Amino acid sequence: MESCKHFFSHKKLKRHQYLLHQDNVCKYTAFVVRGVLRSYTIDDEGEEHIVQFATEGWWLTNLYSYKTGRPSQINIDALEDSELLLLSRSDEEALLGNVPKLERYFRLLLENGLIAAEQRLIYSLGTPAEEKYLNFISTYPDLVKRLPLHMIASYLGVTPETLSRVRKQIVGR
Amino acid sequence: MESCKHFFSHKKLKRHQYLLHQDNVCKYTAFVVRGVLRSYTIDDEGEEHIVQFATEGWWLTNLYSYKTGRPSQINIDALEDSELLLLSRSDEEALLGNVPKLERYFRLLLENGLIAAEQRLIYSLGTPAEEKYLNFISTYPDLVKRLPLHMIASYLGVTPETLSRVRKQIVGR
DNA sequence: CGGTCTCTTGACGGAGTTCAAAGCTAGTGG
DNA sequence: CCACTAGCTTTGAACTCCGTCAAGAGACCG
Repeated sequence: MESCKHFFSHKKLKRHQYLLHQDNVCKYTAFVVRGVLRSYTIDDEGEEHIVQFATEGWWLTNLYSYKTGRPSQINIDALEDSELLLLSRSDEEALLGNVPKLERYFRLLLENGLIAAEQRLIYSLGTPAEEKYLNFISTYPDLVKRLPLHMIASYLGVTPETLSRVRKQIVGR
Repeated sequence: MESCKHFFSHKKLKRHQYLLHQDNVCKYTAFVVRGVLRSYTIDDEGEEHIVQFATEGWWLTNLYSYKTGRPSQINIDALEDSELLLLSRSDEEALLGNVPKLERYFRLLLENGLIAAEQRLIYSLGTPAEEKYLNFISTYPDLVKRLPLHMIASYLGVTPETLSRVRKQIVGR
């Protein structure tokens, strides 16, 4: 729908630039037109834990902060030069007021997000590293080529060293 | 709203009775009036993995199967004698048609579910067993008293033996 | 009572982490 | 266009947390 376009603001992000900094409020839901982003937390030991990746056609936000208006514990930055469409909460309301059919679309996004999160939980707990990695590359074959190894490791909850060894095992078969 | 009541069907479940069996389609979203339920999967080695608990005031379903009409990989059974309000998909549509304000309520449920799932992921990956347990008892203090140890262990993705030792550590401080 | 379910405790083994060092790769500036 | 640096990946060795296996102790119920 052309009529939707003016509800979004267009934004370009260079590699390593941030869309959201920890302790700030997440003002936008982002739709990725081009590039790759990630969201991640930093734990008490200073370790990064990647929560989510997003590429072309994906949506990304910190739902908690976006919906409650409270400070986010999450950072979002660009892993490649990226182009985004940003939707603020007021834009979102206006958009849904104008095009009620989108209610359904946004609900589907939520449902699929929840289903995916549950699926990922099941695959994370108690699954050996190799299986987690195999599951990752079969779920996101395109992402594997674009992401550095240590970021996939962070997403899977293993160390880069372990993932390096796992990968070595796999190609030798 | 009194007017909502007749959209739900009332169901009682004795301890160990099932609401949903693996390989069947999940027909209902359940609201727990009384009791405790759990949803769980069984992996290739025959091990149970608890995905979710639900007590008084919580909603429980297998969203994937419920929304798509496809067979579920998940089981749902009662851990105590329980009372439920069941909502089928057609009931849900009728209800939302009658009381459009509930759209918002159901969207909030989804949002909170997704936020909780993300939170849990962050706390699961790469976190030592003790921290996971401490986080669990501070998040669900009421549940801890009602659940057997080995089920909490299954939810956290550790063995009962490990959780037993963790608990011993904690009380000795 | 006896039987099943639950929790505890011990000994052992293995997958994964940590620490450290060295090899690669890509980007930058002279 | 090359040299250099910083970030990424690989590899090795020691250690640690957790899982596995096995046995025993309570607790609950018919």
